[in-house]
Amino acid sequence: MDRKINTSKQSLKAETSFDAIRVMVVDDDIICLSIVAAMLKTWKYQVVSVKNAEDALITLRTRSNFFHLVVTDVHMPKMDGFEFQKQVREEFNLPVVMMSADDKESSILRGLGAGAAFYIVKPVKYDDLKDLWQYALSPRKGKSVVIREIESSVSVVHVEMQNKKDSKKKAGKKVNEGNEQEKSEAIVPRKSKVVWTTALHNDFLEAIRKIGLERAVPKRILEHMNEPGLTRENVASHLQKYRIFLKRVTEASSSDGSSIGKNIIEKTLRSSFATGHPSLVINALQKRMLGNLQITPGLSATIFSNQQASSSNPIPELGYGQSHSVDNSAYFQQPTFGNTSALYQSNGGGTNGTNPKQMYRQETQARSERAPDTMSKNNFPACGILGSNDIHDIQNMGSLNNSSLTPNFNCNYSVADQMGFSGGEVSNGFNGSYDLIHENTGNMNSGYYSGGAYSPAGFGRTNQLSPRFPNVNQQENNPMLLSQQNNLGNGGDMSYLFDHLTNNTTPGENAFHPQFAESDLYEIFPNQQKNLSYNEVLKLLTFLTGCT
DNA sequence: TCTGTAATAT
DNA sequence: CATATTACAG
Repeated sequence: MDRKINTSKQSLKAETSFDAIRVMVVDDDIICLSIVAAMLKTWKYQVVSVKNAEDALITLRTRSNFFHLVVTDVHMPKMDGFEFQKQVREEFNLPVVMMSADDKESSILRGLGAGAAFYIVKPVKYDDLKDLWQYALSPRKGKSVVIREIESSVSVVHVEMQNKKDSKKKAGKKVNEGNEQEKSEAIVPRKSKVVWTTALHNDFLEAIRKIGLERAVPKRILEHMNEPGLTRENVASHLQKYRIFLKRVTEASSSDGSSIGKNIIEKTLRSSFATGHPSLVINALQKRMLGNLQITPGLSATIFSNQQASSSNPIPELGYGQSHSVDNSAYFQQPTFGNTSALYQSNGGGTNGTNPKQMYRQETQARSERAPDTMSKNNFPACGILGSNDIHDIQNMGSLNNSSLTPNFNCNYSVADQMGFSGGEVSNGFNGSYDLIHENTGNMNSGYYSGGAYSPAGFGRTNQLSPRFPNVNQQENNPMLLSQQNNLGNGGDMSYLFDHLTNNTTPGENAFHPQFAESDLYEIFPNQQKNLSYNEVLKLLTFLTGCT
């Protein structure tokens, strides 16, 4: 189907070793996992095997820019391939190849329709994997892929947009663009679209936190973000969006409990800024329950604390998901790996680049090499660990009301929260042991991670995260996540919470309880006896969305 | 030159 | 349609 043989590609590939292509294989069936991994290895891919989707996500978060492609089984116990694929796409924008014994056309179409780059019917045949690199690298339709090596065997993929869309109806203005484009087919830039992945957005927020919201202007944010290839315009755009988001939340908060308010909240929650990050909700709830939140009833106060970046410095945060409809791999772009970068304005910021976040571009621009500066950043850029007392400061969002708005709520959050980074208690679903089959040896390597310490085979140990809510529980046995308990299907955690909220038409007292069972709360907050009232939840959501 | 905002484009 | 890019005024 999708495998049009492109000879030029083939030859290119032949010259290019796959060892630069890092593939994650996910399958609950160890046998299958081993086999596929072995096959891939034979094809010279770099392979990391993971036994289940949950651990796979953990690993991806740990090494967000490490993998080029994910290959996953469809039928898996907890999180199936579809859900996993969706998550991977939204969070990492990585192409996902699905494998399944299910050869029904409907299933295949579902997989591809859901955004899978390719669908392999099991049993996986050796040759099936040979050309996997194409999916790893190419955003398929209408684009050509050029692989070029760069020092240190890191291959960089250059994706050139060849699709000259025939006509733009009303576009009229720019005449000379076409010329430019044709002229400089090789390297030169076309405007590419930055995809604000979770990771990138986290950096954005982290930058704002460091700078302080009032001072957070595009240029400064950009400098702090230290992202190769990112332009001030990109940041400005994102900032604009972010402010609008905050504004919405403010509005929502002012219409406390009314149906209108709920609508706004709904909209806000569904915006990409608040999409799909489980622990986000949980954490907020935790905070709330722990009494950390100080939300004034009228929501007239607050903002971020702009304190030192102590380990517990909170930051406003939001779950940030992708959006955009996706037609399979067409949507996936090659991340800028390693020390590549494409930076127009290299002026202000120092170089960086060892660890580009997941920033994808629709098309690649010229990429120059960049001196990797010390591994100043790791993969958990914004992991301010929240203690239980981080929420305090109230300050004005000066720059925010530059126009009209004066958001006011407590914003305290760690970016990491939403990522499930927070370690044990929050990322419960991810906690546990994992097994990796290291591709080189074929051996199983087992490990254990908890509380954020995680050292997958094949990588060095990654960051250590201290527990976020020390007083909640540090035990090994973490409480079940609400989301788990309730088997949130495709709706996602946000929708879960949201549904509970919106289904509740009685703003009064404890109307919220029925939807939000006490037992649930106890699970999350073993030490809490309190329940959330509807209004509290509203405020919480306000906080949540505003800060997260 | 930069920022914030609105208009466009995808 | 949501979001990214571009244009533009201050």
